[in-house]
Amino acid sequence: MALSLSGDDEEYDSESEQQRAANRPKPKVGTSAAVKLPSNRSSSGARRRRTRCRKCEACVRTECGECHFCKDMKKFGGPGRMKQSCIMRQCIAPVLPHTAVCVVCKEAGKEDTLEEEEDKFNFMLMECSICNEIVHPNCLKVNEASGVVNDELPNCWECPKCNHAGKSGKQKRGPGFKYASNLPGSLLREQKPLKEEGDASTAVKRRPDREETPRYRPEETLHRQPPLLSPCNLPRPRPEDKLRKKRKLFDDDEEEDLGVRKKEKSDDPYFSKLLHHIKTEEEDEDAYEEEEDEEGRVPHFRGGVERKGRFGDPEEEAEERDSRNALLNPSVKTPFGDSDQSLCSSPQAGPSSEAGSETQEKGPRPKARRKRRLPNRELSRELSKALNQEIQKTEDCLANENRQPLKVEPETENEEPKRLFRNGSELGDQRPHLKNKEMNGTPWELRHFYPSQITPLGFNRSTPTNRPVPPHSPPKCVQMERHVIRPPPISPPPDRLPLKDGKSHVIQREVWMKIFDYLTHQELCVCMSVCKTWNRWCCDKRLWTKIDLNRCTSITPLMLSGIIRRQPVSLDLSWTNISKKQLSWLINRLPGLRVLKLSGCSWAAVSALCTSSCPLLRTLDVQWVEGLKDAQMRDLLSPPTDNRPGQLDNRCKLRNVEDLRLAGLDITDASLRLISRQMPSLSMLDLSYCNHINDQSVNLLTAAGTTTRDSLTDINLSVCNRVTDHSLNFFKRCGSICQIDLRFCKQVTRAACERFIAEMSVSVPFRLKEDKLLQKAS
DNA sequence: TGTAACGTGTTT
DNA sequence: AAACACGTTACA
Repeated sequence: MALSLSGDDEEYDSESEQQRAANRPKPKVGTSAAVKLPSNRSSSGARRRRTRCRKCEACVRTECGECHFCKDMKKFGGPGRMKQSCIMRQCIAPVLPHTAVCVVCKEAGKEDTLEEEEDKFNFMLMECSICNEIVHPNCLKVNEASGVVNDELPNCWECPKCNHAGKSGKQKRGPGFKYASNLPGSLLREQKPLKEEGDASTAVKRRPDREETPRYRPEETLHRQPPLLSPCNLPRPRPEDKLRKKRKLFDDDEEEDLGVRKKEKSDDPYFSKLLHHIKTEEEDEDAYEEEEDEEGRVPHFRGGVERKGRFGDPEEEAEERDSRNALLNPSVKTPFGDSDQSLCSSPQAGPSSEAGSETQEKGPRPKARRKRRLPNRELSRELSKALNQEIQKTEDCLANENRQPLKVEPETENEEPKRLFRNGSELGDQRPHLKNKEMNGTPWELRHFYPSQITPLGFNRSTPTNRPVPPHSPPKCVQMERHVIRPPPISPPPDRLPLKDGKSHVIQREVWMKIFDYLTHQELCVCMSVCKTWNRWCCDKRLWTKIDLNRCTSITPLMLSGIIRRQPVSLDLSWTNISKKQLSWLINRLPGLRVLKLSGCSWAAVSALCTSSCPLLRTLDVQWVEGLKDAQMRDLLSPPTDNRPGQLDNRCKLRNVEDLRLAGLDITDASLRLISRQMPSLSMLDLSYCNHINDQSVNLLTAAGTTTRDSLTDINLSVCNRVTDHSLNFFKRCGSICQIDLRFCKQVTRAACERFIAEMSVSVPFRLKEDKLLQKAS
């Protein structure tokens, strides 16, 4: 009997049966669920349940009160039948109960008493996912056999006995994965591992990856047309007509370019040279694979020969490339789990939908290895499909009533999101921009397209373009996807790069970091695949303060988790099809986010801000958000209405916003009133292209008693045709105003601007930087 | 002893 | 396959 927890199998079983008979309120046909033995009972142990780690982000969160399971809870007025944890509180690293003991020595885990990583591992409790035995690896003493650590679940492995016997079991994972695959609302569908395993035609050891970058086909849809910018950088009114255009978003060339592949990397003489002295072999192989492995929770050691073989197959390679586009996506890359990470019980679960079981290869290592997953073409495709479907469902379910109906073409066979870009050329060769980290501070696997970033007007305005349409499917209420991330390594990265000969590289980490700082995110991605040390170094959030997914056609769960792991200060999701759930999920996990750009997103998505708190947010860009009008602004700016635990803050959720970009919105003075009341720190306000904005609006913003009167430094009213010369008089009240953009305001005259300058010259010198663009001369 | 919720069987 | 259901574990 392998059970190492308190309790006994037989007792457990009989007691279960008895209790079931006694307790079950509604007898059902057949055996009762929880009482029945696990199906893998043939193995030596009965798996006992794990319990919350109580430390992970999910565990410390309060119940959302909104999810399916919360609604079931009695405390939220539900019947309490489902007895499931809140979706938002699914532990990402469930631990063995603390009553667990080693089946051999009957003692608990002793890793806390040990210093060395190896000792820690040998004396920590490990639960075999096959036989369910919980042992100290040191107590097993099965020589010549290696256990395979399951990186997804703390203290979980395939013990050497099972491993050696070639048994395969269910792939365990934390509950964080449970709903990633098989619960309502899942974005991630569990695949069929055994079937796949049976597919001898492909590398049977591959574990399907959770997803891949969707392959886009020529797709078309309708989009609202935001204003275009003419070649001379002058704004012109947004065409009202709908434009249809086909565009193959991922043509092969593009895809080719987008893929930063290991193969290319390893063939790169530069890297070969660079890495010559860097420790390679197993460690680097792991790092390399892990990195490819994306979340790499259960990386499977693979030899280079096999990998080469796989790459040798052109078709396979093409598919793999797709997967790798996602896998290599630095935003989703896992800092390589060093022993400290893999062996400790820190949360490691990540977004997953990978199939359950896999066989594993025998490697040279005597001790526990990590399993490696490789993308599986079919599964990836299926998964991609499932993902998109679920995103659609989520979107549909959560879409605000205000959402404008968007015409969507019939789904392709893959039901991938329909997107249209107005102008193919706009999406053309953007790669030259890649050198600019500021503008392109995004791994280019993340960005399928580079925005033109023309900013003819105002500060930092993103270029309006077509809105990617969220995938659409019949409305169906679903829950929040269970997309769990693995946090960055807990232990600090090594200070120096370990070399083959056991020594350390002469250059210190911080020096490397300075070098890395010069690299684009794309280049960082490449570096991350070099070795596990670089992988961790390059994941340093200092290198990822800005993540730009502007116009990224598909925000995938992998990207989301990658974003979380890098904890950017600035996140640009403009013109993406991000869903409300995704955005909500993100915001709740980016407590340090200061800049959030959502221009061109749907209100359905942006409404996530209504229920999520981002107290540090300083810049909010919601330009051209479809459906964002006064009512929505009110929702956005009003304090939380619920009084759920942890939601006791009655202040405006966006109270600290200093830079608010509202260009192209149909908002009126009602919104401005709210803004002037709720955003005391508002310094920069972009109201360009807001056709309802008029002199009275300016009056409101600059009225006595408003905070905006003194806080406003920059205001953009360009292309606000109702604004007249009279507004300039109002601006005279503003104590801090530095820039007033009235360009292309038909009713504003140059003469009035000059008059303003003349009158202000006594106190604050202004100048006309451009026609009707007033700027404080300093 | 009470509450939360894991894990799996049943139902839809 | 997803959703529902619930016995029983884990723990305060």
